[in-house]
Amino acid sequence: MRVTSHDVAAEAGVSQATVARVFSSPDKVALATQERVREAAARLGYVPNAIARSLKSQRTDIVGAVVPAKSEYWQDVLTALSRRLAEQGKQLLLFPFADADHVEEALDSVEQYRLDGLVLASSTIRPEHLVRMRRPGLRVVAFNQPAASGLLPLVMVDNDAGARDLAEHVAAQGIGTAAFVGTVASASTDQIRYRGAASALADRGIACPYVEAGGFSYDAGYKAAARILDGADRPDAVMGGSDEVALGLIDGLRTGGLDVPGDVLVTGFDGLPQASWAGYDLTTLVQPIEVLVDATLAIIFDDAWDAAQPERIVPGTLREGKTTRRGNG
Amino acid sequence: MRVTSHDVAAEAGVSQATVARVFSSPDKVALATQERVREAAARLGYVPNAIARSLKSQRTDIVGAVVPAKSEYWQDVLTALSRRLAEQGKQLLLFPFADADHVEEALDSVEQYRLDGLVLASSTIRPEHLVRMRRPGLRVVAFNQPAASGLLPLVMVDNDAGARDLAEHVAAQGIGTAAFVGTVASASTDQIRYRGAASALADRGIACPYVEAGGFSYDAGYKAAARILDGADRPDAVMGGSDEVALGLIDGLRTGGLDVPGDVLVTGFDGLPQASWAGYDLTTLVQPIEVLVDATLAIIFDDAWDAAQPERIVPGTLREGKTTRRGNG
DNA sequence: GTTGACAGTGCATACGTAGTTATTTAGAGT
DNA sequence: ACTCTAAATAACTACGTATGCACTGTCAAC
Repeated sequence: MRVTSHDVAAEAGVSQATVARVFSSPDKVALATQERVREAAARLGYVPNAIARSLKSQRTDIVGAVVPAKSEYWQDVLTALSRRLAEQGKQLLLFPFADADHVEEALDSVEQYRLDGLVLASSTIRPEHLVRMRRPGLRVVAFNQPAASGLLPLVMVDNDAGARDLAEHVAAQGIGTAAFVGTVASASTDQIRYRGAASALADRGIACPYVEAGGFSYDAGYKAAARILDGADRPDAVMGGSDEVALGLIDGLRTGGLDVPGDVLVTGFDGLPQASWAGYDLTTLVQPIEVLVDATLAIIFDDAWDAAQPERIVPGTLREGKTTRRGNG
Repeated sequence: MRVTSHDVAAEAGVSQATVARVFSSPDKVALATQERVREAAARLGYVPNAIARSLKSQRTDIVGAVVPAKSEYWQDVLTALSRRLAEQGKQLLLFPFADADHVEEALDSVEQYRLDGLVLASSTIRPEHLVRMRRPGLRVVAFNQPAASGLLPLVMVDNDAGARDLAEHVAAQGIGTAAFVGTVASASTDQIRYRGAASALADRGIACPYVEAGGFSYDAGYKAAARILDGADRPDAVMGGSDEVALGLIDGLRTGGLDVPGDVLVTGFDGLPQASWAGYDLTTLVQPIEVLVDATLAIIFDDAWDAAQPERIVPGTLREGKTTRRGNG
């Protein structure tokens, strides 16, 4: 029932090969012939079959992305990624996973499709999974995942410098004590961000204990706020390991009767749209998502792809919101 | 270089056909043979080629989704959709579009891939685009898109009943005046929600003018708040056309010096995670996304798919937050 | 007028699998 | 021992396209 290039060829009075060329390398076909073929195609409603093309050409024009199912941050990344890909006539195949346990299943699926490239996101993918993806013919790039360093090509924001910037900004507000509320302690981003912040604060004589929220979500942050409130000495500033956690923190602290930023300063990390919402106006480190995505695709589609493992570390930008603006100087 | 079923067949001492059967219909192969084939496959690192399978079987095991690139609501839908698909061993191919103008390009791409099904989301897809997607072999379902009624199989939340529920709830709080801040007036969901709310309020003698935010975003809502504040008579309640707009409204009203819910009640529509955040705690109509997604997939994978155009309208649930809870009864 | 270069096109084939048909094998019944 | 049936496997082909190779014709150069 389906219209194939053969049908079009018959209709236009040319060979199937010519029809194929019209749609894939038009410069090799005489203009008059092209015209005739396109007309015939339009008349029959012919649409090239991407599946067959992929089988023959060994290119799918599809890039896969393995990402956590629930996370505000990754949504923005996916949006940017898919837009860029669409501009190049490529598509995005999604492999979301709910738990870390399901990563494996997602990777199983990945292998079946002969993807042109694969973006491995989420800091919860374990190194053994990462290495497994290093197979000939598949171009994998780790995205914002410090743990992949040395194992895979890697693109990430400068977590260390970003955390330091935030810490220095907070310190400049004249605080005496601080705390860092991380997401999940085993996440490599978390560790780097904490170390960066703690080290910058230590340089100024400010101690910064680590508190684990136990998740990447708003809820985790909200609950962590209670632990801050219950603690013996309340910090003057709380640095969130991510924006989502920080937003939860803010609401948790406010629910506990504290004023943000009056009583406690709060910072985040990522630069989510929600962080800019007037209700929060969070001071955070904005990740240049477009730049990160472009760098990722540049690596994937680099003609000179090889075993070399480029690492692109891109600086973020400090966004100063009112959550670190003290009432009076 | 790549390992094919032929290689595995040679290694295991069977025919290629047997190898294929081991991976697609194992019940037709003797257990001992299966064992041998699987071992050979593992030894060689064989992974079935989904592209070739698709070409032969005329099934891709891929479902496409055409969605707006930027929208909090669709993120949740995509998450639910991809999870359900993954459970069935199927994948989700994403066709996001930035502007309504780019819908066409997305649809062009869709046609090339012989998808098992297609979910058309977004109320901004125009009817002519909808109809274009009705082609033999492609199972399209419109998702939350009233305008598709009669044109395509359709799954949506009961916008009318939901809007009425919200309106009645608000009216029960004893308000005198109200306003509805829609998203984009031409969106079919917007129209139905407004008519439902206005009609329910009219039954109780409450007028409800329509205000267009001009977008689906937080920003659109935030800006629309200014128009409410500038208006001659300030309404006692503002009903947002979506949660995202409602959240912007809340912050906009609060920035303008009003107390929510003290001075103005606010409602949303959708049931976003953010609506439950403590800082907002928005009264809204929660869409049963899992149910909607299940219904959508049920239609797509129904053995008895035909020209019949089933319509599934699923009721939502009123979530009562503090944005409609008056300080003192 | 011969040659060479080259654009344009057709022919044939291969990509890796699934399903159809044909063939072999094993098992059971008498 | 023989046939009959069912199960298991092999042989083969088609899915729809891209591309190397061969072929034709046009045109410029000498």
